[in-house]
Amino acid sequence: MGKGQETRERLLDIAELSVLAKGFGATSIEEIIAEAQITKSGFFYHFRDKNELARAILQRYLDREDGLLDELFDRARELHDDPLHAFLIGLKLLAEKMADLPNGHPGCMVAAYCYNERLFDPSVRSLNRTAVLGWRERFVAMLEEIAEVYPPRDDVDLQSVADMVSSTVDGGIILSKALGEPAVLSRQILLYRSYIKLLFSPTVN
Amino acid sequence: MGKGQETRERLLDIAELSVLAKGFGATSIEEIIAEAQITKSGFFYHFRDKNELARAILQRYLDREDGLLDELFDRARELHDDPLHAFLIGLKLLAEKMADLPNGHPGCMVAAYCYNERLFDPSVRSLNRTAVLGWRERFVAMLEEIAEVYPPRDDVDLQSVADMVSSTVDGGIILSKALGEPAVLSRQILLYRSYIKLLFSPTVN
DNA sequence: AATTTACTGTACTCGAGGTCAGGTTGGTTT
DNA sequence: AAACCAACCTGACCTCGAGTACAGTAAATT
Repeated sequence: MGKGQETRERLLDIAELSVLAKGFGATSIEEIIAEAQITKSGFFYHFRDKNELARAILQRYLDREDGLLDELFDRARELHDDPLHAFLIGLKLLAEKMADLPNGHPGCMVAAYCYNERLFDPSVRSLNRTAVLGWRERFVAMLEEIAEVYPPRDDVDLQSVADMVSSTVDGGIILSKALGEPAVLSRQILLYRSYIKLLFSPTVN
Repeated sequence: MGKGQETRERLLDIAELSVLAKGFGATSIEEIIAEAQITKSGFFYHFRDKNELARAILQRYLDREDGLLDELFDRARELHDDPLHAFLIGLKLLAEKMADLPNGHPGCMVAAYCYNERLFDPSVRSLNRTAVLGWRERFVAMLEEIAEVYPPRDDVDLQSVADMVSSTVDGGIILSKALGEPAVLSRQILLYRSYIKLLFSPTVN
């Protein structure tokens, strides 16, 4: 990574945390450059304007998140061949990952952007939307594979059950943040896991 | 309601929508007073500073929300005597209420404030926390009553199951907003309902 | 008549996003 | 070795709107 890339990443790191803590509108370039020890012109060398910063933050966040999900659910699939059990293992791994964050989850960028919607140009909004659709697709595929083997015990729409992963994580993050109890997030994920178990298990003990 | 109260409410209405759409930091007093057709000094007659506006918005939001929940779950209890069925009816009513919003849910103020945390003084943050604890208490009471009659079919922590109501709503709102699909929210609530059904129903068909 | 309520008008400061012209560094060509 | 050039910045500057202060005032209430 060249020196330029390094600076750019540093700016993104600082901006990302600020956006999650105060919102995009309240995140000032002034404050970013102060922390990054760079001048304003240096900043504008890396990002044409604030909206380009927004896009870069979100893009990087989404790439990392996708990478994490790939890693966890690929690993889960290695650990168990059955689609249901693999999914349950993946959720457990996810819950553990979330529980391991020392200061709690810093926040979901998708959620932060939803509550700053009006500040962004259409390209950013569409990026956000596409990301959530991607997660929907990812989990719907897993659920369909499960449903083929284990018929669901309630009449549910698998697409919504897939959305429920994102919903649970985003909702859990908010509760964790609001309560100041980081553990809440992983507990919510485990409850989703409990639902999946009840929904697909052929015999419930 | 006197003329002063009316103006105050109008200011809160405008500010509330803006906060949900752009975040508190990006919500400018200038823009609020332009829409409210009042001068800046008029605004500061009603609110000492921006933080007092924040507190007033949140307080009013929480009061309304509590009122809504009271209404729905009291009504549900009127419709059915059994605690489980009453809860399921309440959730159905909630899902219907959320589905009835013409332009989708405008957003949860608690969530918006979480992603603007650093902008508020401790009193506002504590107000937010207390609200979520209140919801936890409300639903934990219902769940305990249910669990006495219907032993849960999975080993879960009722407090977390109670939190899951808030988590589901907040998560659902985010997905709805991100996707531009208002229907997603009520579907998520119905999935939570499905979980409750599976978790407590003595015989699952 | 006095007081309170509900504002208006004016003025001030500061930080915000953004521009532009220039400068330094390290590598590449001639 | 000199010349060049692209990457990576710095410094000075500009404009605008934001939050705030405060003195004044018209109308309603007491």
